[in-house]
Amino acid sequence: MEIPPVVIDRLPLYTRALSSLQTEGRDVVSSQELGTRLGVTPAQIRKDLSYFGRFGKQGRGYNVQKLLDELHRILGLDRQWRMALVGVGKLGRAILGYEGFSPQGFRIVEAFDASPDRIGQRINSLIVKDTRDLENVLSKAPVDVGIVAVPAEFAQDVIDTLVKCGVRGILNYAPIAAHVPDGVHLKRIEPVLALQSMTYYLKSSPRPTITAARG
Amino acid sequence: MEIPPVVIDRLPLYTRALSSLQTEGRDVVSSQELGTRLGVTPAQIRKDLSYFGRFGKQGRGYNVQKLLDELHRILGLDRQWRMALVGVGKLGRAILGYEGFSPQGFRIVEAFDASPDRIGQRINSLIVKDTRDLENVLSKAPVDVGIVAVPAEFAQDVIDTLVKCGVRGILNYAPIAAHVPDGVHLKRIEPVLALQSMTYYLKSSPRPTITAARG
DNA sequence: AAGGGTTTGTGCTCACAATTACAAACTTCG
DNA sequence: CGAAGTTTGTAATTGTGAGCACAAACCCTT
Repeated sequence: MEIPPVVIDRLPLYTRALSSLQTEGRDVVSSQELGTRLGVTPAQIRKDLSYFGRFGKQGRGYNVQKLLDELHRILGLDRQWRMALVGVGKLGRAILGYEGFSPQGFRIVEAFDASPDRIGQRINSLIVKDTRDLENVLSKAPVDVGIVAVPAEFAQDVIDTLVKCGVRGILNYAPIAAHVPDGVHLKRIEPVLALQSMTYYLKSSPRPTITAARG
Repeated sequence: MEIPPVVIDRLPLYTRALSSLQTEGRDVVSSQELGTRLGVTPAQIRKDLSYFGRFGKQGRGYNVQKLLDELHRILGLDRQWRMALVGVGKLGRAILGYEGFSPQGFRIVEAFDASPDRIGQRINSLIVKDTRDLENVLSKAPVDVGIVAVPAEFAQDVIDTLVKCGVRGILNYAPIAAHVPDGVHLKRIEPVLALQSMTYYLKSSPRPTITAARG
């Protein structure tokens, strides 16, 4: 059976809400409550989960711990994921410094750049290596995911190289519509695109004058 | 007529491809070529554009400049957009330093934080102001978009405040499912969510051993 | 143990988006 | 100018995902 990608995209949201509930010490949660928290209809949650099995109990709901474990297993979050960063300019450095990856099992284990004055530098306990050595390095110590943070004009080349190295997951921060072969999964992170579609809705109604700072 | 949000989300992609074509000196482009570049079917492009008017010419295609202008107008990209950043920790600083916003007409004009040792600091020619003064500051100089880069536990509060200040577009970097009233547009930027859904596809087929670095 | 109250899992329906397909309009070339 | 070749815009079709609604299963109280 083929599971719709939109469903897969929602599962991480569920895991996050479940983690919160777990921290709060909750044992059980209903699709109703989960839905309210996430802004999703309860039916959608139940349907999404039903693609993978029957995890709930009628009259009671879902066991938080059990469902969390199941989702981790389903998504493959029950292991560590090795990542390589390409491009350690401003953006790349920020990504290296980002503390949100490792708690979720994602580790940046290599950093590459093409600029001579960056190669050899140490950033966050990683030595920046030459992009031209990408194939060599990754053949000895493969990674699961490549993070692309190079200027737009080099991005497709870098992606091609990563693919050639067997990397099958790519997180692309460069503002291009990259092409990858079947079987390689690419996600783009582009704040600007998000803004540019948001303005469509903002432009119509004018910026309101603040009535007062009351309260 | 109500235009599907997915259509709106694709328009910025089109503008970007058209900008490239313009730089390359191209006068005219067909939906065919545009589609190949973007990985979208030509029919989809034509249909998307048809929601807004008839911009092409049979037997010829679209005038690059004209279509670009139209899309800019449609999306509201023919003006400047003022943004306020809340949270100048590691992530916030990276956002402030990001150079991809201003070329597209998005300017961060205010920065806020709640931490006393950050308030008053100057970062990139902006003085960090106290989050508690948010309402005051924005009532005098309103912004169009709020960027939220505070820890998860404070994010909803910050978003509520922004909404109260009349901000109707929010870019949320915090890992929470935020709630906003109707009429307020929220987009989340979350690399981790992207990774967590990608792993679903990566986990099945094993990490291939690199055959060789041939080529 | 029995009944009232919950909540799941899922068949069904509906809505909507993607694709197909084609007439109409334009270009180009002989 | 006419015919062959492009390409658009859209009507019609197909495909797909979201929501509804309900039977079945479970909990809890008395």
